[in-house]
Amino acid sequence: MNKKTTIYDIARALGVTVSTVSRALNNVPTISEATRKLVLDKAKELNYSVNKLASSLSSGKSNTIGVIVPTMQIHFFAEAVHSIEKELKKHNYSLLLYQSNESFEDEVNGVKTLLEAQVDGIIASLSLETQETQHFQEVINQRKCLVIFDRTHKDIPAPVVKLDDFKAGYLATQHLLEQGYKNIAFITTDKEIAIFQDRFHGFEAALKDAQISPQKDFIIRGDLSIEAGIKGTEQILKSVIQPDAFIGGDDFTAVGIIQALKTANIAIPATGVIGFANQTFSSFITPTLSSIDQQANKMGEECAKLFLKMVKQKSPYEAIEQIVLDPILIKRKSTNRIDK
Amino acid sequence: MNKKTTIYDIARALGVTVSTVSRALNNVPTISEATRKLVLDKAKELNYSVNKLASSLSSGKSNTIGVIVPTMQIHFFAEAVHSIEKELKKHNYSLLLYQSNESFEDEVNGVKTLLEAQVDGIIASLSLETQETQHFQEVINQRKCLVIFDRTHKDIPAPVVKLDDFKAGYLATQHLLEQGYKNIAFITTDKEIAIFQDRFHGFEAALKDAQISPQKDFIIRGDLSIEAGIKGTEQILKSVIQPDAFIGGDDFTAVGIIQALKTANIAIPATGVIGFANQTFSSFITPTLSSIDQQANKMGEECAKLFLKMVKQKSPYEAIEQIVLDPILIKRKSTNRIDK
DNA sequence: GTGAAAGCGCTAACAT
DNA sequence: ATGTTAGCGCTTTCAC
Repeated sequence: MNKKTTIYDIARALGVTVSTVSRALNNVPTISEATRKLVLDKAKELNYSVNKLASSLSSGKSNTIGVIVPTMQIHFFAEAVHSIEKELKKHNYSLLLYQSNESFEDEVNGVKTLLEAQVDGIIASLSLETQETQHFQEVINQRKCLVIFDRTHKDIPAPVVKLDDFKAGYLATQHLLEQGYKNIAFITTDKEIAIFQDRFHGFEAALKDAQISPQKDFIIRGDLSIEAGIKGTEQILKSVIQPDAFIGGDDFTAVGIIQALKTANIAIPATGVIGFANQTFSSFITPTLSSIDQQANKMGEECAKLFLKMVKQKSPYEAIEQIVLDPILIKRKSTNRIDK
Repeated sequence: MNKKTTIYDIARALGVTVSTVSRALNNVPTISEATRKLVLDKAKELNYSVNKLASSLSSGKSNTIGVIVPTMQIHFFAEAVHSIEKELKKHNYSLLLYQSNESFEDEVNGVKTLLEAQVDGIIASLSLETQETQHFQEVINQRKCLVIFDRTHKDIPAPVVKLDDFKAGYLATQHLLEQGYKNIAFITTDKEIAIFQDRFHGFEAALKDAQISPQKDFIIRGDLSIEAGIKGTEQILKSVIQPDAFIGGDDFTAVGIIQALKTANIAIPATGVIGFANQTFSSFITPTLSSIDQQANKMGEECAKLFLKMVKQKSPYEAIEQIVLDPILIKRKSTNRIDK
């Protein structure tokens, strides 16, 4: 309990030098099996535990990775972090967690903090506020491995893991069309965030391919939330022509849509509703909500693998990869008009 | 970009020594404003960034805390970690995250890893498998700050932050009784985990105080899950006497109960249902589910504060605190029999 | 196969 | 107010 045992203590007890102990502890091949065993036994006997700060400082490798996400309160990010940690742990990496709380300033600070902690790399998803990306450039300049996922930014010359959000929007729309819905409303955000815009563009493309021209009154760009879904639906229902299906920019908005439809006594899935993200609650609400799964776990796993691949290369940025995952359509009752 | 700037570079550029630079950088009072400014400017000019590994190694304080939770896939833990990180960040602590994945072996390994990383303390919630607690004793032996939350264990002589789960069970039951329900069923787990057992004991106590003797057939101890809720309900409904209310050991089980009741064409809240944990989905399902909130954020915050308090004391374990938070009853439609 | 010794970048007495 | 100088515990190159 007193002073912590160091490799010097082991060396002294064994009458060898610290380099021998270090070699034994690190499985360096140029050491005899006999002394290795001797060292290992003595280490256990003395209840030795490495000081990673010292070894990291000395070796220049911390075996720690930093992860920056907007907030763990968003289920998607919690899932992604779960998978990242799980995967990286297998390869003896530790994970320093930093939440930007959707603040640009915090994000910049996060990068700084992680860099000071000498992480071997950073896996990040951007805050809603982030426009400039100089702070991430600094990570690359220091030759540390950087991977950006989900909330990406075109100005960051680093590998990316994301979902094909255009396809997600296309899939959702196509599904509605296949179910016989024709007048589709879309309630989403006006913010310039790629994933949301891409979803919307996918929607437009699917309509175009089906030779349907979208109705202006049916498109609302404001916020994403239950309230936004309610308000948006109420507004759209005032139109002369009524939509026969609604797409919510995310599942929360879709829940709002469902609530507003119920209030207006409009039956679902006679009128269809679909969302994005496949939140946990989506399969529990009534009717169960069709959605597009974001593949949070797969995304986290890919991030981790990409990072591991990068650290292995001498020049991590020689070939910048872009991993685009396929969205998965989850069909549930809220759009089940024709199947029985 | 080449070699990283160190305090030696700054010292050399300014013709002073490293101690001066160190002092200036760390706001040590015994230094003239003039040189401090000089150093700070030069540091910025040279794009200096501290190496925390070095300062931690040298000072013996890492300003890093380790957090061990079963899994971030459980919303409660994601919320708790969110709050811990948010609170600790204010005080310049970084957070190393480790998931035990409900495995005892992983948990032991987590403690080892975090200790090797020289964290200043550990905040942990136990895995379902954990029976022995020697690994946590080691944390205490090393005089590092340990805080256990939610999933606690009586053998660990460390401060604890938890919910009053007995009261939670009592509150839920009392609420049902107040709403006029009299024959209450309880579907929960048979595992010996304090929080679940405490909830059940609270239930028993509330019945006893109301001078109602619980019906044996109405108590099912198996698993906690939607399926368990469905199966349990189906079984209970076979009884001659039918319950007029159900308590699910957690919200998932309660969802299963609701589904089974719907299938059996039993109206809710004529028959009442309540759960525990106040999951996100609980307010979205139909009918909205009454539940007992676990105060994840408050719990995380209290853990962080307790930790900060401990590190300030020279002997962190002189007075072992136990913070017990009050459960909060969330009344929703699933138990709203008499209010309008 | 093992030893000697120079760092890694910073802190913190102890001097001056 | 600033300089000197030992470390912190480990890795790693160069000898032997």
